[in-house]
Amino acid sequence: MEKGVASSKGEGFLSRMALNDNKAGMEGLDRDRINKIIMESSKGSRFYENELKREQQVNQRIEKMMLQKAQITEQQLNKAQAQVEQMVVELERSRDLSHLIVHVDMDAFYAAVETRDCPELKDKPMAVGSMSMLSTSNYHARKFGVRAAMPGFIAKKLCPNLIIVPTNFAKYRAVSEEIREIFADYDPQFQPMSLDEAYLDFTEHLERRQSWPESSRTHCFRTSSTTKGEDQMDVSLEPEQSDLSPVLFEDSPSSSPCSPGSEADGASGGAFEVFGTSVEEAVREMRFRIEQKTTLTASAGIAPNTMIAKVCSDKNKPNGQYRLPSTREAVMDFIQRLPVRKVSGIGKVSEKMLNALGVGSCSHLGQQMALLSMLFSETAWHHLLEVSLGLGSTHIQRQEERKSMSTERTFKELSRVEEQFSLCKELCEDLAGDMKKEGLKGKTVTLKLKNVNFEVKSRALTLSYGVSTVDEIFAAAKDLLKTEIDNELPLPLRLRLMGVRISAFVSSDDKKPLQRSIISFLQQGKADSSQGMHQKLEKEHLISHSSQTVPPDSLPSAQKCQRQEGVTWGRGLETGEEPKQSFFQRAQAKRLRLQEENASTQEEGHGGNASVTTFIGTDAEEGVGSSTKAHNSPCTAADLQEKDPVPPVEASTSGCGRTVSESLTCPVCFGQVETTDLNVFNKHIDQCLSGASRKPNHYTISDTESELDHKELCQLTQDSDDLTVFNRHVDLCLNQEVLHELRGHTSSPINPPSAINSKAIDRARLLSTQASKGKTKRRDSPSSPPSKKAKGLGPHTIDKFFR
DNA sequence: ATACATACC
DNA sequence: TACTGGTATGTAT
Repeated sequence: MEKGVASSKGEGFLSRMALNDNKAGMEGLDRDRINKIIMESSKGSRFYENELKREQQVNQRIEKMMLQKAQITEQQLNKAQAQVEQMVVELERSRDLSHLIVHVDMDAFYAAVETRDCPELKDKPMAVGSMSMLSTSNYHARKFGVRAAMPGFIAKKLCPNLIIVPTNFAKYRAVSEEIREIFADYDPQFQPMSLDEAYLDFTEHLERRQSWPESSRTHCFRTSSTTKGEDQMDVSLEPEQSDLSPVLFEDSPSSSPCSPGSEADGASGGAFEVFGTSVEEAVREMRFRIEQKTTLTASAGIAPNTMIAKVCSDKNKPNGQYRLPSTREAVMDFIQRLPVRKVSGIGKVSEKMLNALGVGSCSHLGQQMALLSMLFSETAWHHLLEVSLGLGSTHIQRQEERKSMSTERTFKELSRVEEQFSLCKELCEDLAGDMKKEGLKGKTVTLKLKNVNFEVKSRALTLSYGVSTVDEIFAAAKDLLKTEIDNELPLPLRLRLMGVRISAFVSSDDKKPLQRSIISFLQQGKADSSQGMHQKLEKEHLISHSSQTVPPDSLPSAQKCQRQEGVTWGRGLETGEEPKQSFFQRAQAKRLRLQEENASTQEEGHGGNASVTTFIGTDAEEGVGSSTKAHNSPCTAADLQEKDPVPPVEASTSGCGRTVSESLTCPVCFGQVETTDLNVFNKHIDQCLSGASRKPNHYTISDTESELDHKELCQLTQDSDDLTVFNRHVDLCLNQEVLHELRGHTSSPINPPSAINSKAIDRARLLSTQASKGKTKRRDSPSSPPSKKAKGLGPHTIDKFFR
């Protein structure tokens, strides 16, 4: 039976489950004993069975790959080799050693924070998380094999004295902000990867640093207090000049000089320390300041690109740093011995596949490139090639726009339909709340399900318009859920996790003026006098898009750089970060201020991002495995079923994709439609559109009394002395595509009113075309050639070469 | 576009 | 008492 792929590593058991001693703090421990315990704790569980299954899938992939490999001819290989070599030449040409990239990483972050705040823990093995899952562990615990992403109950078996402290994200976030303030002093554009980690480009700082007087490179030891520190923030507010002026933390003499950095160098009892002008010194200074400010230590890697810097920061892990000189020799030499698994982007599976091909280190990578280029996808082998040459991103860029937002929850088995629906609703509520915070709308709703056997499934639905409200999201999600439930009948879905995600955001680019205008237009309450209405229309007329008239939350204004400073979990040691809110704005705002030449001492809440500072809230809602209890949501299955007999997704949603007050303004007849039911509203619009010119007169609008005369309104509009107002009206009547959007793609063709000049029609057409083609995806600018993207080795690519 | 897998923190 | 949550990306269909 099964054999073959056992490969070099071939332990009998799951490589998926075995201890990952890849990282710092794990050297020289009893691997076998630990693995035995891990296995014994897991064997027979549903989780284990699923892991087994997945491992076999991977093995099959590998076997397939080996088959492909066996069929490769010498000739093909030679050809591939030539191609690779050509590529190498190009990549070499693009090699850029001129940047000093730094990767900073706090040591056992969460654990360190908890220990700082509870010194009792100092000498004990401890971890942060819960019995179900750990985010990180301290170095003491690591000696027992306790590590991040390990369930607490197994950790307890490995280390019975282990103390497990619950996570407190609010605290980590606060500390994170503190260190980010320091980061910003060295690179205002730094890129945070999580609460405790960031990439910085030190190049510019170093140039400036050369001319700095010693006083600017002098930093004091703190006295002792742990909890202060919020006071001297202002230092970093100063631009240029005093920018990094010696942060004389406390002028009071230190009565108890807290232990100086363990970095041997001249850090003894003095009240301050002078740092040199080299990168090493600058980075050491940064780490020093971090420690002084937070009592926590960080490690750093210095290298010509991010890929290597990342590896380097791990090299002297607790409280250390490592610099790789910016020469090709140093880089190549460093790379040679590097195990592929150390490279960010190469995980368990990729490692295993590479190992199966005899590739364990990056030197092998280089030697086998021709082969790899035939067995892996283009993106995958390109990435591998770059890795093998020691290439990586050489310029740090700020956070890009987010691409999705999701919420998921794990719980004890949930099999009852009503509970499943109400849970779904809850998730949608959460998600809608998050979407609102960032003013986002997305077109694709994805439902994620994991059954009690850990099998994961996702079902998606893409709408023709962006959604963001609970009702809209839930309309789609419950539909997806219902389908899955029905599919499984008569058996119930036995769920252990459910999640809802929104993606395919409608970007600000996509929101064409016309659409925006309509949206804002639709939102005007009937309070608007027609006078005011005209003014508004005037203001936002087509070309001029005064966003002023658009309700703030309809624009994805603060869309960037928010949230998503991921959590740290998993492969790394410390890991885990907080999902929900964006706590990053303040730092961001500050960074922006820093960059502004004319640092006018404005007050806080100004300019772009600053205003977002308001939210937050949340006290860690219990990360892991919390919600095992029943949900008292008011939403019952019966509710759900009854609520809308109409096709659920299109029902109760609309193009303007948001909850509207109580009355909507018809874009055709300008009448107020007093309803929140968008179906009703849509119907009204349909009527206006199809019958407008023929049967003028009275439209009984929806459920309430409101009646309006279309002709009258048109007249009113025409009477306006502003022609654009009239044009606008015509446009609205004509713009089929936009209205189509608005109605959620159920519209029927429009009969354009007869008496309309053709120019107007053309213009309307043009506009609608523009509106719909705004979908240009802007991929990354092809700037720095070795981009950090393109990770992951697709296995199946194998097929593509031979078939 | 959808589904699934891999990866990172 | 039993193995997370959030995001991005790649691959296949």
